Amino acid sequence: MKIDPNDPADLSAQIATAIRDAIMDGTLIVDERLPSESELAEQFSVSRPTVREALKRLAAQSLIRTQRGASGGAFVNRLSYKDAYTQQITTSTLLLSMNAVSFTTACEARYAMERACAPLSAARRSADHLATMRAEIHRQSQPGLTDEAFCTSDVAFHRALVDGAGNPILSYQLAGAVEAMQPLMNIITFTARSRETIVALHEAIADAVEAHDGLMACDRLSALEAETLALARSVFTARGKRA
Amino acid sequence: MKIDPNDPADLSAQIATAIRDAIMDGTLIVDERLPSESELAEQFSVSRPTVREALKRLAAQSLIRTQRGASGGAFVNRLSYKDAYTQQITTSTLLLSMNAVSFTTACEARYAMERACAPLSAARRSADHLATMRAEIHRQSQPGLTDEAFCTSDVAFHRALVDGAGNPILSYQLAGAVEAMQPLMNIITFTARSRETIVALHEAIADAVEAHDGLMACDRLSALEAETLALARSVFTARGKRA
DNA sequence: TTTTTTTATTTGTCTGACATTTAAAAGTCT
DNA sequence: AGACTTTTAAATGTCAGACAAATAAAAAAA
Repeated sequence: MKIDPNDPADLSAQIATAIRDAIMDGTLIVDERLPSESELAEQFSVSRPTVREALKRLAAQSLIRTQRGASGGAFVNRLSYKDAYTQQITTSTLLLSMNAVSFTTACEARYAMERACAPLSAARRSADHLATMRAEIHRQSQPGLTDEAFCTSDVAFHRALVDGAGNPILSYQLAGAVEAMQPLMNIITFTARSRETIVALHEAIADAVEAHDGLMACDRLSALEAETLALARSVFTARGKRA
Repeated sequence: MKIDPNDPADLSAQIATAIRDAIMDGTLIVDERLPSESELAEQFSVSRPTVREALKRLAAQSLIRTQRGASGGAFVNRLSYKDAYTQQITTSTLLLSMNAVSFTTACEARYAMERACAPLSAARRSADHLATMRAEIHRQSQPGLTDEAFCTSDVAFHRALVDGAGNPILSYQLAGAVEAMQPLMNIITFTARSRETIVALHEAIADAVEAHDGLMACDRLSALEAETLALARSVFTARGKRA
């Protein structure tokens, strides 16, 4: 397939890169079987453990799947939306948690992208999506809800809004922006008063989407963004931290 | 650290998951050193190669980095924007290429997200970003340019537009949407006439951004989206394929 | 023909060893 | 004492060979 220079550094990484490139440029097709580990070892002139480490790297990115037994082996994996979602969320979450991203910046990015979805969602949303949004609003009105459960429902509400656009690529992209925010949101304690405001805005958004009014949905998302920011600011200043 | 059940399936995956969870929930801090491979092997009651396979999985996601020599080992890695970009682009590209996503859907998602950036970029763009946009427009006007080089410049132009918003989270998210489209765009042959139209729209967008007019930038992005779609449709129908 | 058994192939794992890198400790010289 | 050199120990990177477990295909038996 490809050859590695005898640079003595990280053979398994080089092999993984070679195979990844072959997958990405179409040399290796979905569901195609890779040579067995022994054969790969021979081709690349390395040992089997080295090949295995390379394959595990690819498996970690869902690029291949392996199957034991006769006529088993490693197969090029079709990257499913579900796998892509998962990776997207993991990466986004770590990026936010490890890089001192301000709440303001993360919030801005998230609502900007949601506003990108809103007009499409208002135009196309199914009754199903609307029902989900209403159901989550109802849940958020329950008095006994913990902050964490409130945030989870919030995520579900926004997911429904985004999915209403009926564009799986948008849903995939937004998954990272919306879900990765949850740990940050969980830090905030939602008072009864602030919940009331947020739920009211959620209702306003759902109304706009129901009425197929994309512009109004955008406006109300902006209002929700402002509300969220103000809330975060008050919480952070109360604790003496920066937003 | 954590324990694996004696389910005899994929020990290395279980170990990788255990360590990944420890990183994501904060048990393991950035730059913290993991126990040595031998120690991990003992802790999890597996052999060193199995531990190594687990570590390679994590390394593939840039969650850890390894260093040889005395006081070397595996360290929790701070996920840099660069690494996150790369992963985002890889995942997005594969998702598009492996799942028969229509050009229409991908295009819609990309331009929707770019419109999300446009108002912010119009408000905040630096002279630098504007200069990059103008430079790429100039490059795109060169007659001898190959289709591929034209597409590359197109990506650079849109990257500058997105980066102008000054929000690294948005830039990271958009990287996937914009760059992953390139292989799809490369399929299209740009005639002299179509290039002229696109470059004119790029200029119009740059003008709007220079004038700090976000709404106009959005409108012109929409026009560019319509143009791109029309162009793709004509190319695909000429070849008897669906868009 | 159908069912069962065997067999071969392939991944998953283990053991043990050696090579290479690297920082710190030990030693040596001025 | 201080600066330089050498040694040493610890860690990852790699290799070789082996066995276990799963699995599908081939062979055998009913």
